[in-house]
Amino acid sequence: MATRARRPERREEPLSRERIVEVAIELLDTAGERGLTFRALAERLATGPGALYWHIAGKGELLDAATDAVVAGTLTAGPVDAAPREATRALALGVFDAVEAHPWIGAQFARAPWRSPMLRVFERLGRQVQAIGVPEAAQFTAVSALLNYILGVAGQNAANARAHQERQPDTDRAQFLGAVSASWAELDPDAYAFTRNVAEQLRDHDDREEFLAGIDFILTGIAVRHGPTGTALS
Amino acid sequence: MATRARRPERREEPLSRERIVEVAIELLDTAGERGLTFRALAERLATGPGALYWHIAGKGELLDAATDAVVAGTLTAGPVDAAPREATRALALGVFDAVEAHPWIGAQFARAPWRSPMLRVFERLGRQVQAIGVPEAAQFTAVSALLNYILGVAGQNAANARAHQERQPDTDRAQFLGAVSASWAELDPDAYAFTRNVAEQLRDHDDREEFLAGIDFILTGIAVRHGPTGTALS
DNA sequence: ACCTGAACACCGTTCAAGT
DNA sequence: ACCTGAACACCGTTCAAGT
Repeated sequence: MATRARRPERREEPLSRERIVEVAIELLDTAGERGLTFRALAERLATGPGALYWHIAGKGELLDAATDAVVAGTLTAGPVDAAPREATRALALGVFDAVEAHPWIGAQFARAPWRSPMLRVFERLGRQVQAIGVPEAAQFTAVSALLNYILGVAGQNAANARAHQERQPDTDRAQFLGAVSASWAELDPDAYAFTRNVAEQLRDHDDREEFLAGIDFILTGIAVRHGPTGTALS
Repeated sequence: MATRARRPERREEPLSRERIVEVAIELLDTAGERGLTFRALAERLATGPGALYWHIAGKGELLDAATDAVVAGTLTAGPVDAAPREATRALALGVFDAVEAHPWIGAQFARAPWRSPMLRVFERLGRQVQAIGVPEAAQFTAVSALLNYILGVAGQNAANARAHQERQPDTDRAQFLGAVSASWAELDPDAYAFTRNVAEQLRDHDDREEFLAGIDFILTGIAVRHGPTGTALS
């Protein structure tokens, strides 16, 4: 029941692919994935839905372009001369933070295979893995592991953000986690003994730290299997 | 342009939640996520769309129930008395194979947070992590890393299956990978030096082995950080 | 070349009416 | 209690007609 009170401002600049993508991102950020429709987009751009198709092939391409714009924007930053392990962490955190700021890119990321936004991250990760000294034959495997993990977390965070938004929009994050934690504590003690046991850890956990711990597990595993000796615990 | 020639068979058994979910799974497997509509479902069940709402709250619940039925079915199998590391690999492979057989659960998995299907996997992973000897305070982190990685691969495989199905349905997997690999080889040499470099590795890689390698990285990382001494390379 | 907006072919969901 | 199917409120997309 969101109010539709936003009036179509008079258009001073001409319609363009860039402008459409820009407004699409605004719409996705404020109204969520379900809020992005060609009609809403057209209204904000003071035109009809058909006009958009002159610049963009369809909704899929629009989502791709919006995701790519956000991801490209976040990957420009980052420490340039850090040690490869630190640089990998920074890179991964950049994606993590982008998903937190724009939950919809998490879902889109997980949905589109080998498309432009993902390739950007793949390339950056690859350079760090090379710098770590992973032999060439194992580089694809190492980068895939890192990327798949990052995508998994991204998708999960997006899903959580959506659930939080749709089901308990007036609670804060701590309350939301508390509710999930409480529901775990009520699970069947035989079938879900472990889950009940860690319900408290869920309540107190820090998403970012948890995410980085996973990155460290993978980097450590890569180092043990493929790195120069002595780097496993670095 | 799929033919709709399937006639509604006379219904001998009464409508039930189980029957609806069963037909929904058939529809998802044969026609993909876009093929699951309440109208198509009602036609196959020889009724009207409204009837389904007596048994299922809506489309979200239907997708949840379908995913849960498939996941629950695959988790029953698996070696009972294997070493924890082997059991974890078997468990992970079970999810991997389920996603390969039913690509749509990959997307659904990644979309639904902390719902029943995911909790089943979480619990199973948790028991293995306990058996490995990870201290209690680190168990949630360890299981989260494994689960997020599995979800990432699942989502990615689902996305790839959909892209393969929608864009080159008459090519086999090797041809599809070859096409992606070839497109990588044409990327800008400066911006995508690494990606170009591993294009050949993409062409020849084995999804299952790649997946297991990632599981091993994480398990190794967990062992190095939290396991009893000497288990890192086991 | 670019825009307009009505129209088309769908959706998920509801609900009065039936049995 | 359970089913029916027309109707409602939307979608993405197309396209004849305009400028």
